[in-house]
Amino acid sequence: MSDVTAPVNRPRRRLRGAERRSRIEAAAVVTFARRGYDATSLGEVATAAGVTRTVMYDHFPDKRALFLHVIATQHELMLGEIASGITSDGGPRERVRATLASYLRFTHEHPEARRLLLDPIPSGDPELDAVIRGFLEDRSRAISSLLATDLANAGVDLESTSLPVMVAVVSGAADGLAQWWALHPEAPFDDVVDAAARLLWNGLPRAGDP
Amino acid sequence: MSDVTAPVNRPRRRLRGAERRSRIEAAAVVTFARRGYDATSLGEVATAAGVTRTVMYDHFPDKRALFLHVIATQHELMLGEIASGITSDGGPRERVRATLASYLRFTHEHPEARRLLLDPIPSGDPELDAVIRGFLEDRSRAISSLLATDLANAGVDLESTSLPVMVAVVSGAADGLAQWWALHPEAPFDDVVDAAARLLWNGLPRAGDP
DNA sequence: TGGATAACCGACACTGGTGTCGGTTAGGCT
DNA sequence: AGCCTAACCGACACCAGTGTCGGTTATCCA
Repeated sequence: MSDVTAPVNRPRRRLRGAERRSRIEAAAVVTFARRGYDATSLGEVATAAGVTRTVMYDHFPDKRALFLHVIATQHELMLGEIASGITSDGGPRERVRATLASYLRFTHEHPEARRLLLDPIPSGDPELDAVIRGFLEDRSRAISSLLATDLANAGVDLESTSLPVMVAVVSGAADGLAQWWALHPEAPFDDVVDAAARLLWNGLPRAGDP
Repeated sequence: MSDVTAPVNRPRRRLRGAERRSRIEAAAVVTFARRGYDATSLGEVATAAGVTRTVMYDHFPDKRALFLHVIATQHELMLGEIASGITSDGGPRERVRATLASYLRFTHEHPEARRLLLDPIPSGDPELDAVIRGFLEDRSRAISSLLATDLANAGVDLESTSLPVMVAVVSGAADGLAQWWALHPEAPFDDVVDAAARLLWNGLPRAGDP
């Protein structure tokens, strides 16, 4: 018998707590993202993590706690990424393009984060839903701050309803784009970003072109 | 005792099949929309419809069939509404605004339809997911046709990736706006639509204003 | 008025999920 | 070498949901 290195099949190596825990988290991210909170069973997550179901309870008190931990982690990730686009150099136009590109790249590399955070959770658990909504507001605030300064420079009244409307439109647009690209990954990244950024910056092309 | 008109509480009137069936459908629409497919039990729907759970099976073979029926109905509704905006009179700018307004008004009056059709269903059932994706493509096609003619007039090459990208951006923008308005219904309809339409048509406001 | 149809429901068997408890044993530490 | 922490798991009790079957009875209609 070989109990060498590879934890290939039966002779499963025992891992240290932290390592096992992080594998559980990783499995949870993809499993929750695929099937949603309610439809995901801890059994699925456990098998995906290469472990028995009860081991889950040695690391997390229950399903809810695991889920909360997972989405919080993913939220930090996403927010950081958006912020990096926002704080990039260049004029307003470049910053908008950079943020769009950041978001697109991020959702490409972390499709699970998008699903978990953007697809409304039909969880029925009020606290859980509140947390998710809080995350959404965090992101809106980030985008809002991206737009606010430039809009002020453009002479737009920030007190009017237009600021939140623009935030909603722009972030909806970015996410719609991300969802489309997830289904059509063959489209070249730069083309996609360019076309979208141009649309957001110049508006829809009209008869008196450019 | 009064068994007059109102089926208020206990003395529950027996209804004809079609009537009962449509009440079940109505209850199913709101219940599925609130909690999603997996998390919704037929028991919930039944109580919402004022009926015992087993009655459901006298009208629909199973949960899946009920759900499929419900989303198909809602899809027809939504598609019709979008189309009515698209085929409205006026120049391209007016048509874009009208479509936006149609969508916003529709999601306001039928928030369940939005949830059911736009929020990705984590159902794990392949056929079911395929149906939903089909609906999404239907809507994309509709928006595509709205844009295609006007873009052609504007001299845009319809074969490039920009058309689908624009469709994704525009529909994402519309839905992002709808979601925002659902959370902030105090904002006046016309202001919201105006701001969004202006953004889509003129792009983000820049320093050299209008 | 008296069927006959079908709307309605209670009870059941079954499945699949959750969280707990107690026991086993790998592997770091002295 | 041997201890002891904690990583790991099997088995259990429990609950919630699904779909079925057979019986009851309101209501239409001849």
